[in-house]
Amino acid sequence: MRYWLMKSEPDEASIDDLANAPQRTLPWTGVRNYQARNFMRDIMQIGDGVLFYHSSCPEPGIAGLAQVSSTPYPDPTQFDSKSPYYDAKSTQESPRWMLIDVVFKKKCPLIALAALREHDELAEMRVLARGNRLSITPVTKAEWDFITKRLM
DNA sequence: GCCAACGTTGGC
DNA sequence: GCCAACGTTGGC
Repeated sequence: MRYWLMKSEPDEASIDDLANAPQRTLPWTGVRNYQARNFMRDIMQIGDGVLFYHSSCPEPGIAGLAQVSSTPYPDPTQFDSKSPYYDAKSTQESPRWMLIDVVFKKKCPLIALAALREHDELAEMRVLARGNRLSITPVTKAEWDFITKRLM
């Protein structure tokens, strides 16, 4: 059982979109970074905890909790020539991009990025590291416990 | 809109 | 394999 922080632009998929999706589940489409893909393909498992983070928006921060709810499978958007995530170099036989599904757990009052930075307990969080751009980052159990028990 | 940071591309 | 150029991310 591991813990993760996953960034989503709320314009594309917000915590409310996840809560209102069929089965409260969405496929995590559009990741086009190998390190993030490898997390989904190789390490993430059903039941892993997810901090759902809103990025590139007026109020960036943690907006709720979710869980990994599928094993890895090919991201369908890579085969869709009309999708912004289309990848002409990927094939059905050997898909380049894999994803997992995420299921809604709960929404919380936004824990702003600035608020996260105020806590020494979270100083080592990957998402807070200078220059971090990775859209999926591992979260330690201590960080998870602090955020879910003390900040929610 | 700016810009720092980082990943990817492609010429050599 | 190096590395400069370029594109993207994402907070501010």
